[in-house]
Amino acid sequence: MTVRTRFAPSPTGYLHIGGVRTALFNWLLAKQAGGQFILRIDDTDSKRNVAEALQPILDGFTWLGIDWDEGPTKNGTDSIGPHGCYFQSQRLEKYQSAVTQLLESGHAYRDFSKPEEYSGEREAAEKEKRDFVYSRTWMAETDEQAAAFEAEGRKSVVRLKMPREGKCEFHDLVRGDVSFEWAGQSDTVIQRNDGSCLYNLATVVDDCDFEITHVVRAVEHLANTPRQIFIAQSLGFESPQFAHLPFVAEPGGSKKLSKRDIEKYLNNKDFKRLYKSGADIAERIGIQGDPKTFNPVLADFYRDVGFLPDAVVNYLLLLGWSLDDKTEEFTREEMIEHFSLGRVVKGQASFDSQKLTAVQSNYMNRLNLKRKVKMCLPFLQKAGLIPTPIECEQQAYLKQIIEAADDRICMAGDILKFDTFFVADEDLEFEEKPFQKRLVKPEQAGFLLGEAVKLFATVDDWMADSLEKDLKQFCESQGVGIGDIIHALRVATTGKAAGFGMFDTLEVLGREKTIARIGWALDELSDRTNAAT
RNA sequence: GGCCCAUUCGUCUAGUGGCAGGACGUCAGGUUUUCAAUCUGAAGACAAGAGUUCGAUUCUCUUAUGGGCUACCA
Repeated sequence: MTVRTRFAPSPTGYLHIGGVRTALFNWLLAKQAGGQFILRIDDTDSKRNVAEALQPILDGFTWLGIDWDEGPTKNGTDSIGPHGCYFQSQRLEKYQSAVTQLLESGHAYRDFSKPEEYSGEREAAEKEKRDFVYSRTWMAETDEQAAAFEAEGRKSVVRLKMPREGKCEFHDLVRGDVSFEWAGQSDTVIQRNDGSCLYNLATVVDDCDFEITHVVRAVEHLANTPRQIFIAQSLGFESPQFAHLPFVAEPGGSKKLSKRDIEKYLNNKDFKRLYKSGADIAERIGIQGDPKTFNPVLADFYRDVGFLPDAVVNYLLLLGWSLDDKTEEFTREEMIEHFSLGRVVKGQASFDSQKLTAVQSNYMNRLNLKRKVKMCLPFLQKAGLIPTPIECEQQAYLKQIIEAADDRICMAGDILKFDTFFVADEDLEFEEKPFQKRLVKPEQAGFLLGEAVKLFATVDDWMADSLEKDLKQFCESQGVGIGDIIHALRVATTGKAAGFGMFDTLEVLGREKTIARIGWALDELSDRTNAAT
């Protein structure tokens, strides 16, 4: 049997990180078995522009390397695959004929209750603390009954006529044997008065039609499973195997991670930090950083700030699944080889941005220089710090910077922290506090920098190693510690208090820029001291 | 309210009828020109109660807590 799994997003305009994990598990299961992973678009309820709202989702999966064998085309305007159309909105006849079949076989009925009548019964049951079972007072099973209700001006929906005896038992690939009393299952509406069909019906019809063998989805659907099994049985379909995954919980909490509560998550220190570093990058490259549309709950966020898709996927794999007591890192091939539903945990797993960042950092550090450069370059170009296309000379310069920055670049957008290397010497801005602390306050800073310029002008070899030697010698001759000059030098040449190694910095900048920048810094310094006196 | 599900360090997890292991994070110390990084070390968990048992984190029951469904949402 070919394994066929599916993920069924609604076109909402964004790809939720919890959804990505569900899709990933489906994808892994299919890949492992040499089967197919299908994308089905649940757009029955959609009033918005589907193509537009679908695109970010398709782009997200494409970026993550979670490819689908059947489903919409990459631009979302058409379908590709042997089952025709993978958009629910265009499969309405299929649902209609299923409804007709269920009505004819007596597994569903037309219900003429008014909404308040139905909910009245439910509330009464709740008040009496008993299980709610619909009285079926307004059920019409014959045309005469229906006509009589219609004469009263009532409108009908189609409800499932659920069994009221026995149990629904099924085996869940994650949770083991599960059982529900049939009597506890309400007569779910499957078709509205306007003819549109509802989720429970549509999903069963589609899963059968697309020959889905494994339905892997979040646990909130566990309680829907009995009615879906009932629909499948009534229609004469074989039910797929079910696997219900624990949901991804909010940072530091146990509630389901939701896009809506983003404001609340921003109270979480770690989540906020990740958002903040992302938003800083976004601002520099002209992306709207509004937390409503740009935040770490959405897959886009990670692409936009320069995460590696492999890192995101690796982190998500470990959220609710593990291979053993040690293995943390998996290539795609290893994931596909080792994944199993049996090792999915049952409890919810909360989203931890620190761990995700740590995984990303490891992946980034292992990247070779060439790939790092390739990842970082677009950020500098979008920020207007490097022209497109890049000149050869600048390519080499960038390479040097990234090499010197070493593991200080966690996400590719972090390269913007080193923007100081890309501005013209005369435009270099000195951060106020460090300038005060390292240049204004220490009395000899100006003098030492002036002497250093003389030194720099004459050294033979402009390489980090020899610069270090030269500068240490210089300090000795001046009778000062290296710390006395290095801080001032850093602020003078980069404008900032922190950066990568001082001698690497000098080497990267080169003699000319180093001397020029110190010159500008000394100018600034004397301006201030003059103003003060 | 009813039904169903879950619960191991702060977080993600491993594991077993007999010493609870790893990762991220945290803390302390070393190294260091800043920031990182790195090295060494430390702290840190079986939700509670009862039962079965020589022995229970592990099996059973009860409670608590969290969550889901109970929609003319998906």
